[in-house]
Amino acid sequence: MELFWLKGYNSTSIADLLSRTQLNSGSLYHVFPSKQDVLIGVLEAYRDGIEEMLLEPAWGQVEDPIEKIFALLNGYRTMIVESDCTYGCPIGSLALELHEPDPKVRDLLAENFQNWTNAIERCLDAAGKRLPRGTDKKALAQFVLTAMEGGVMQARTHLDVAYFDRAVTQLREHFALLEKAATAPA
Amino acid sequence: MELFWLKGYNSTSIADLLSRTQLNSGSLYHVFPSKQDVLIGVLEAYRDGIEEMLLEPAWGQVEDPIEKIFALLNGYRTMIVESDCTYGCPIGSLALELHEPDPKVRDLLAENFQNWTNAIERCLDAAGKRLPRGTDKKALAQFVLTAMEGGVMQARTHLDVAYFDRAVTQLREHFALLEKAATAPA
DNA sequence: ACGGTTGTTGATTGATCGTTCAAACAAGTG
DNA sequence: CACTTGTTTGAACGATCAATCAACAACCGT
Repeated sequence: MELFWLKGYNSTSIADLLSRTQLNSGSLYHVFPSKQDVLIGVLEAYRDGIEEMLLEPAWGQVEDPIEKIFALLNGYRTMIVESDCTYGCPIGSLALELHEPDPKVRDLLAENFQNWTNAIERCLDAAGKRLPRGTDKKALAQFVLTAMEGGVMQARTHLDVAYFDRAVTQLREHFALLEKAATAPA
Repeated sequence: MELFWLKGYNSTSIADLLSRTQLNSGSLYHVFPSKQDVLIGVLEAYRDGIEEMLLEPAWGQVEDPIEKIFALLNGYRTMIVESDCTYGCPIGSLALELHEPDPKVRDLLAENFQNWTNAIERCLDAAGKRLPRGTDKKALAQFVLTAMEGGVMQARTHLDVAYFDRAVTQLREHFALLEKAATAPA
């Protein structure tokens, strides 16, 4: 039921959902009081399923904490390619699409982002002394999300993964500089 | 006529446009064959007006090419604050909102991004030797856009400019590292 | 067998959307 | 003044949307 939000967004009609789910309008409205509650349900499922749905698949055998970050980004790359550059992070798309979101919806979007950056931050913590002392790991984790979302956006607009790849390359460069700065501090 | 796309997005109804512009449906359709052509008109105006509308206001007295970049980002910051974190780059919002855009529309979005990154790239060129030799300036310019769009997205989702500020801070850190690497090469 | 609860059905509703068009109007031209 | 040309008007249309609801089926304990 969650996957339908990937291809379409909030403007996917109820009728679309019905045909996809083989349901009738009445049944759907028996479970969800309104269309927005469907969205809330999906966002909650996303929030609670990030570990199994997103992180574990991407991190299969990767051990190095910093490589985990780029393995996750590579997972997005795969989705971009497989969707012919149509893919957009569902959370990011919704965040920009809904201009006056219900507080509950906005909170859920924020929670989804938070979970994501928290996962990155854990990687950064695990990287320990490879990063310079005093590094703001929370800010850096958010910066990774920033790079991902911006890269996805540009790749989709130009219909060219290379835009995403360049964003990742730049981020790698940033990490390389950080790691170098960590070894040669003063 | 262009400003209406800032507060609303593509899902602003024709009726909204009519009441805002004091026009009648007939008059509008006399000028624009369809709603999409209105969008195209706005995107073209954006594309052609980036210099006067965006760059010049932000760059008033700033001379330093790298500071120009951050002056531009600070312009976005102002808009975020003034709109109570409701602001979203119109191009970015549209890029993620339109899932199956008309080729013409998509091209215009891409052109708008291109103009923006080209302007940044000119700053990077002007920065000359302050950046390490061999720096991919095109990729770096796109990375600045990436940071901006991602920062805007997160600020809006969390309703907190601090998320944008942190993205900018991280980008500054990146530039600082690059400048340091430029002076101490081998 | 039966009343009660729960879940399902799909036609229907009213609102809103983008778009159209015949008629009215304005402005020139000879 | 008549006539042509171009613009404006706003009611109306069909499509589609989210949401409703009376009727109906399936299951339960008793």
